[in-house]
Amino acid sequence: RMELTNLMKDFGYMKQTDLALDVLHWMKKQKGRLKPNRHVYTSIIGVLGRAGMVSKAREIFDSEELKALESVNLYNAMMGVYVKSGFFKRAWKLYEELCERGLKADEVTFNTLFCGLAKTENPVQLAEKLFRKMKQTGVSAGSYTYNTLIMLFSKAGNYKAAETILEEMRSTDHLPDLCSFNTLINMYARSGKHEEAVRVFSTIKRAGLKPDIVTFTNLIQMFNQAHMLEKAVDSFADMQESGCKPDLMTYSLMVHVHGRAGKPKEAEQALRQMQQAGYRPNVVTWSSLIQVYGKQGMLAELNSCFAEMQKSGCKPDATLYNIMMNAYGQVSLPSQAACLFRQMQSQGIQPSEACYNTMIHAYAQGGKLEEAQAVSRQMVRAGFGPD
RNA sequence: CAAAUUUGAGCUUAU
Repeated sequence: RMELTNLMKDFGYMKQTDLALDVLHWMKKQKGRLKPNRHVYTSIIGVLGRAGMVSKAREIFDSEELKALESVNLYNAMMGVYVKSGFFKRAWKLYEELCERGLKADEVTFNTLFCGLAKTENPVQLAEKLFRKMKQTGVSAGSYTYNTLIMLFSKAGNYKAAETILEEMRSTDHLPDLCSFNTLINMYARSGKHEEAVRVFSTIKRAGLKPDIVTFTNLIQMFNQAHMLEKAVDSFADMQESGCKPDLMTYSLMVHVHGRAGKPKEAEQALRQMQQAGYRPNVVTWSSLIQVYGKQGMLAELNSCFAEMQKSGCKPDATLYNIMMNAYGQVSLPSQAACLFRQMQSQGIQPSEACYNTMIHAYAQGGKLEEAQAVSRQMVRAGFGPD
């Protein structure tokens, strides 16, 4: 039965919910120990929730064989489904229902509610109230819950409340962990408080913990957004020195960072490093590099890069074509841009609104107003509003 | 652990 449960979950991760459901139905027809128990049901509800199949999950939750089961975990699972899909009210109703049935809400129940609250308008007051209630009913918070609360307060932009939770953690057996610190760093990063973010970063080491890829991508992203590009590069170096391996996203981000700094050589290096690390650049990575060449007017490099990308089996998309069209527009070669515009369509790639705008600009810049208007009409025909 | 928590990458427009 355990293996079948895992099989169901695997199907879920492979986005094969119908197969997962088949397993469940098969199990229902069996006798004895192969019959689904509450673990199986909580699993399948979780799987359906991840796939966004809320009503299917609810259908199972409401089914006859589960009616009689008095399981908080089933409630937790179903509440999790609602929370994931943004239906906090429904999750809350289930919470009330389980209380009425005399079941005892546990830490996961409260934690799930906090998660749901975090997505609502004014979570802070309610969260504090619920947190008090949780303690009153004798449920004590573990790191998981503390971290959820930090996340909630940080999403609400309430730095003080978030830091207060951190303080509370220090006074318990549940010392702040990497997740706590990462969440705080993200909070400060999002609001452009670099010094604060860096301060928390240094706290990590003092706590005897090792920053991980989440920590570093938070910092790199923050410096990138603040146009503090050298700092972003420094953080990337720190990351590698500390033995933390960048992944595809991190490398792609670095290509972009170097590009913004106007450094095509370094941008390419980032891509090469990525390949050496065993990652295959995807269309985003290539696009980032191609854009760098475009901005620098390095059209020869741009073209060879595009060729290399295609040779590697990576397919261009509308964004990439737009990047290249824009590159040609910038150097007053609208005819080249137009060539790419036709090429993308002949390959069955639908131009996005941005593509039309780029073409209009390319023509307008070269004084080719007739052509610009023609594109504008095409754009309207393609269903994009004029402006 | 059957359920719950943190970061993410590319395009147009004087951004």
